[in-house]
Amino acid sequence: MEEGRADVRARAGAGRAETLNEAQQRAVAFGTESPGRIEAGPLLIIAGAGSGKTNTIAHRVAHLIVRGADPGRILLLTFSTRAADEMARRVKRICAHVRAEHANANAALLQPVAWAGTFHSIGARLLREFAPRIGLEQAFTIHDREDSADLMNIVRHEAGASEKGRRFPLKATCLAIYSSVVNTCRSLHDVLAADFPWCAEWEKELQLMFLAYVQAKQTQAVLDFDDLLLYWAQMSSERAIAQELGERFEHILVDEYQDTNLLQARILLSMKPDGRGLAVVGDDAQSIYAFRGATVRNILDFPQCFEPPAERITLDRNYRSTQPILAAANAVIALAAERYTKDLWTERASTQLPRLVTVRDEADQAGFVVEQVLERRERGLRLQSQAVLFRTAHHSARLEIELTRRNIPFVKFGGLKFLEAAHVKDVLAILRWAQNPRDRVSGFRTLQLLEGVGPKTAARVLASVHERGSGAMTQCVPGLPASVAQFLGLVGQIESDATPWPASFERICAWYETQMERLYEDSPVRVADIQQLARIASTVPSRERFLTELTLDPPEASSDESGVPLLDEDYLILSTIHSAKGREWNAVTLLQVVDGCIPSDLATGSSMQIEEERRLLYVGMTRARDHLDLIVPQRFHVSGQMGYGDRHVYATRTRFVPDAILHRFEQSAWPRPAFVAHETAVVPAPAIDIAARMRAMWQ
DNA sequence: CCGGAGGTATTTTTT
DNA sequence: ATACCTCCGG
Repeated sequence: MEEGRADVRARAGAGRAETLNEAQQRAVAFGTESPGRIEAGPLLIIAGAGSGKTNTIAHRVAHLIVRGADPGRILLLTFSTRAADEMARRVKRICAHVRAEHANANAALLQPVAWAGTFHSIGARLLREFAPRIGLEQAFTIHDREDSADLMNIVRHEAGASEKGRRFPLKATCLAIYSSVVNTCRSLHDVLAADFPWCAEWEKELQLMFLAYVQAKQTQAVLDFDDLLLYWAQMSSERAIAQELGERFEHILVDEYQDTNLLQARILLSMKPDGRGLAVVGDDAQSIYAFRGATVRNILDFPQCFEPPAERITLDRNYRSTQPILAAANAVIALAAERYTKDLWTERASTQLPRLVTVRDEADQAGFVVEQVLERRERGLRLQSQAVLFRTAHHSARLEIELTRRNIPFVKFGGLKFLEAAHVKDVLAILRWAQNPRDRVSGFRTLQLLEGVGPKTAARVLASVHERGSGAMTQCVPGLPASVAQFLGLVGQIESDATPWPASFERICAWYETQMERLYEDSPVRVADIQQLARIASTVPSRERFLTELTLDPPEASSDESGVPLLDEDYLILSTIHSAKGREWNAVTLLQVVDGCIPSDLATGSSMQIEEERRLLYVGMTRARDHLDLIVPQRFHVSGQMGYGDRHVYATRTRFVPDAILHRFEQSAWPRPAFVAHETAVVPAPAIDIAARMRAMWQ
């Protein structure tokens, strides 16, 4: 979608297998060589940045279908829902193409790949199906990270942990520890010692609290993100179920394997113990999710998990970047402590080196970026084929202000999410409570929306509802104001499905909108979000699917952010490097390429963390096709948002670009030294850019 | 028992 | 600046 014109042309021909290079073709055809039967042993594809990975997987899937595989029995596991959709779309297109060429082609070519998604979403789907067989409530609710933290907090207080004299870890920290234990399959003791040494003194209390947390989830029929993997792993450690799943999914393909964790690897191995039909794709140099429990060992050790070892195919030809950009990126990753498995090469020659631009501060950084972006647009590069990437969401704060001031539309990926906005969480809490009255986090939040209801009353009502069992909402809890009883009636009606979907959600929104003025000062912007949510709801077939999909694949941005453009408008991409994974743009600018930002000074504790930061820079650089700028502000504000105090630190170029590889970059300063000599020559942009508006009339 | 005032610690990336 | 916590006045 963000591609420029050159790319569209490249893709247009990509529907045919003969445009694939030799390694790609081997990856596509592996195990299908003998006529009639597909005999695919385990396969590892090491696919470097820009090596046509997505295209290769899509072709492999299509090829399997052409060779007779059932599209309904192919499992495609990706890192994000967006990637899954993209992959399924491409498979469909290739299949349609093949069918058009061969009149007698397989009818299965018209069927979509039914099982494509993230580990978490596929896990949720399988668990709903298998729920009756594993003693799981089928209508379980899925808690996102924040809900889980809230539940953890309830447990934390009930355990009395917060009352002890010394400071107990915060709810988010508790959840992070718990999550790390689950995802990395380590003991609590090891996790504390390795990653949370300052919490080690609380091991006993944490252990007890985690037990209480698990029990709370179970009595409330609630699963958190980790449970989606954990239950799946537990379920498939039962031989019968594992076998059933292994047979159901004739072929399993896993994308971004370098960012999977041990639990995910176990799931795969239990379903495909001998590796037949299993293909994983990834790039060890792009592993950037260790903080979430991912381990690069998964991909490095994959071949040895099987006997005979998995076949390994390396895609090291890069089709994306120019040679100088690739040379610079290779130079950065070559300095990694661990040797990587490949060096990328390209035939895309260019004389333009990536630029390393020194600016004075964040204001100049923003000024420079705006100038360059507009200049490139003048030369015909749409805003959508340009991206500005950064380590953490707030690094772009100053730039966002500048873009808004200059009327340049942009969309930001990463950072504050739609679902994190308080008002969105409110309406969803109501809906979830109606769906599952045992869900205490949702109930607790919902009840406190009512005027005059605080923690105590909310707890009392919850206890009463829990006591009476299902259908209790419509019965009156004694001693409550009429407005509360009336509200419970509304929720009860929705619970019992007396009001069908999606009208039920509209009723919730209508009620909530009457409360918003009291709850929020800036209610008008928030009302718009609620209406957007209602629109989304009307396109989803059921309450359950709405809630599941929203939790596992939240919309990117909240509409109260400035400059959310209309769909047909051109806009600049702002993104964290993490969210830029798998994407590419014609021009890429990396902000704050200084020590303290990349590597983040919060991530310099261990060499493992530093290495991950290095790979992060590598990932950022390899997003670029033709233009790459690295910005080095000489000073930047220290933690916290802009405009708060004027504390700043003097920064130095990131350690990942040492003198030895400087020759891979073109160095410059901005503004030009002549201007710096006369401070006054730096003209601030006018607050209102009339000229831009005049132009905008015609754009 | 609710809700507002005031004090304090905070660290980043996300399914 | 924000989130979270405690204290105190209705």
